[in-house]
Amino acid sequence: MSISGAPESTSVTAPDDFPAQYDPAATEAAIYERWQQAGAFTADASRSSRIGGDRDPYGILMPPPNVTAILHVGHGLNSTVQDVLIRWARMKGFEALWLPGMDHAGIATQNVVEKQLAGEGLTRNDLGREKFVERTAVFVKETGGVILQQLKAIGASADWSRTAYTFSPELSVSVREAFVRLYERGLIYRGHRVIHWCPRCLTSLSDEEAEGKDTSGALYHVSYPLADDPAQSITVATTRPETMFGDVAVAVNAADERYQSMIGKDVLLPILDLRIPIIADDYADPAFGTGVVKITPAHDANDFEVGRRHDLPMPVVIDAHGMMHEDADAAGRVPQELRGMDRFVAREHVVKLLEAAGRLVKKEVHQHSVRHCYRCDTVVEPRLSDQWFVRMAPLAEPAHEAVRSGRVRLLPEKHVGVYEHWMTNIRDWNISRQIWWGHRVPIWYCKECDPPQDVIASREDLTACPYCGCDVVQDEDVLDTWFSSSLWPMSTLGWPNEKSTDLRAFYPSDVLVTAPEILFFWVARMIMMGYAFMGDAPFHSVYLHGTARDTQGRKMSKSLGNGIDPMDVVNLYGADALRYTLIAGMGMGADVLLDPNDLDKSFATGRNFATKLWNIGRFLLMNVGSDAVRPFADIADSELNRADAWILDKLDAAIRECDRAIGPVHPLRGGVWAAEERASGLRLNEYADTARRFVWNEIADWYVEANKTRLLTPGNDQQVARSVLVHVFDQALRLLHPIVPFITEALWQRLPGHVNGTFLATSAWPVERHMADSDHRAADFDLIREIVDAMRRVRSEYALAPGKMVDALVIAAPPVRGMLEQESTL
RNA sequence: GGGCGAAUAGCUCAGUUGGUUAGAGCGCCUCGCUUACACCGAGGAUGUCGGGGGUUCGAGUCCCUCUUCGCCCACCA
Repeated sequence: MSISGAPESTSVTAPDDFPAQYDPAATEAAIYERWQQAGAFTADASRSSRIGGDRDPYGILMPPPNVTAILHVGHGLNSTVQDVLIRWARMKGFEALWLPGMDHAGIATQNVVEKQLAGEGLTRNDLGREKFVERTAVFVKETGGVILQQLKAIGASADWSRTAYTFSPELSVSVREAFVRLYERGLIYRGHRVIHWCPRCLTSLSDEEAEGKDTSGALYHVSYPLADDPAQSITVATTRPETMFGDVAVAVNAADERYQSMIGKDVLLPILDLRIPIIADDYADPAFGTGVVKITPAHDANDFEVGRRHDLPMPVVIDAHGMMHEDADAAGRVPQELRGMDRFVAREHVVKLLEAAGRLVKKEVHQHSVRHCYRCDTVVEPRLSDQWFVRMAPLAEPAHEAVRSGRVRLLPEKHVGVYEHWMTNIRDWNISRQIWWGHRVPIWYCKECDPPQDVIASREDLTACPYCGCDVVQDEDVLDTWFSSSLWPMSTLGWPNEKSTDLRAFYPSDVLVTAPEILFFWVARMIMMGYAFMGDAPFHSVYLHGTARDTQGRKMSKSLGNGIDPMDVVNLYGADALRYTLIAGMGMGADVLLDPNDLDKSFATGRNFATKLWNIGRFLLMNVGSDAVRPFADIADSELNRADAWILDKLDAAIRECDRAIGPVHPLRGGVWAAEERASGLRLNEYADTARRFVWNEIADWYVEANKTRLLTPGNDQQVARSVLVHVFDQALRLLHPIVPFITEALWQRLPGHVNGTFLATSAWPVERHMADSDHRAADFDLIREIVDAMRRVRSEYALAPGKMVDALVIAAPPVRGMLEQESTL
């Protein structure tokens, strides 16, 4: 796709150039280009009322797509929602900033480049760290950011002059600053514990990045004989027999009468015949399995805790690649024949060995959740290692309170409970990754100094120890991509420079629009960091939209091949058709179902609507012409006829309902959402529906029809009709512009009296006009509509040919007869 | 194992605080190429609002229960 490669012939202002058929391909790119040239989307910080300007700011921060991403319907949905809101706010007179950007996406991007390397028969180790990072940076620079170009094609009115990147020099400064400050506050620490490890990506993962998947596995019951009385045994239940070489104890619950007498005795670890103790620990649940659990501290997070409590050794028997290997502590525990074997292959072997030894009591089917890497789907391995953690409880507290108090609202509200549960049970966040693509942990180690001076967190790169002057080495790890994402609302505005104009003008922003999947990955952490560094939440509303799914309800995805390429839709029907369809089909938080095999049907709603709009425009131009009409403001109330009064009344209603559906912009009082307004607004489907009804069922079906004769009859009334029609259509285009920006702009610029160089995108949102209460003309027109409806029904019932005239006037009462005579075109 | 949500027209879904004959888009049927539009217009059919019970003058809307789906969380090995 190409924005700039649009046909040059497009001239959207020439009134005589009005094709019978709307041609989005020939229109959209050119319009976008002109918006950009006019700086229509560039926010002016100096106009923000927060720093003395004349407009209240309104901000949306784009969830930064991965730098390697290409647009899919999910992005389309997400961006369209944001664009509707920002365009609405812009027209409402706010200094609107939609700040776009990209995420360097540590693991994901590294995986892409490693795959490339693999194609060349290389690994990242062949290149070495420096070369690998260089190569990745070049790759990102050359091919990254495609998605941002694609967003322009769907009309995204972001402020591209502020495009940010989580790995830019500027944002790297804020990442380092945040790390060091948290470290200095004691909120970042290094911990030695069992974490989630991806044996394919070769890095640790946070709890959120290790996704649980329900799996049908097996629970093996293995009997461990008592060391001093082999006739007796105790049976453990395990899902992972291959880890048994790392067993250092078996645990029972002290309250479990079955095993009380055995506590303190030893058992022999099968196959190895190693003595290990039977210990008592509450972790053992008498109700599960046999009530006896083997303790493998190096390969299970819970066992690790038990091991710590009982001061047990922690031999490692599986290596970083998920192969059977051992460290020095294991001292020959892994049998020779199993060494170097994949953990799952080893499992089968171990089971056979146990069977052969007569120690396998039974194997039962077991449903449980197994953690997988969210980037490559490999089964995650619990692994004992040193990692950097963020202490979350202190950070969570204000973030939790923010939602409870209404400073931040989550929509739809069903997510509030999930959020609170997570916040209440929050666990420390592992932020170090053993990959190369990302922000290096800003920690240096000095071999000469004693703790705590041997570990130095620094804002500047260090070459020598600040305490003793000797050499220091930097930590090898990089930070979780989501660490930099959590700073996005501040870092993109210039933090930590607190004098930054953007930061003062636009922090906090207003609405965050994203998918519920990343509520914890990202949203919750942004709120925490907002409080930690800015003392306030980064936004007041979180709009969590649904997912694009196929007709079978499956999430659209590349791997399933059931996706829809938004670019295909743009090329076939135009961006407006895509946008309108998505918005109209999306209830609050509801998924949008589309048929990837029938785009024509899936996007008929939007395409048909765009065509209708276009044709109303054509009617207007053909009947009114392109010369300026009498200014609507100069039309006296007394000059209006019933239809005019009626449509103006409907316009007021449409404005009111649209505003009500989208708004309110802010909490009405004190920056905090009152309970009764928490669920208000952001109903974009209602907005789309209202605007559509006004244009199609009110302007087109009735007002235009009622005006046909008037517009052909010279005289003052014709001038009034022209003026009102142009006014009403102009207002309708404004109401619709946030949803369907291209076609409305194209039509608006063709309206009689359009001033060259002005854009609908930057013009004002309609305000209600209010007819006098005593004005009955609108109600009269409604009466006429009802009569016409009734007549049509009767005609249809009696199967009267359309051309056949019926003298309805004969049966009508005199006052109505008069009105009907005047509305003869209906 | 907890928590949450959903079940409304053939399909996809709206129905904010309980109140007049339950709506939209797509699809379907009949008629119509009337000089903006057949990607259209006019008319029409289709719902015991998942089952059962309850509160109320009145419930798709509140309460209980059952059924079927879906999502999130979780150290029961």
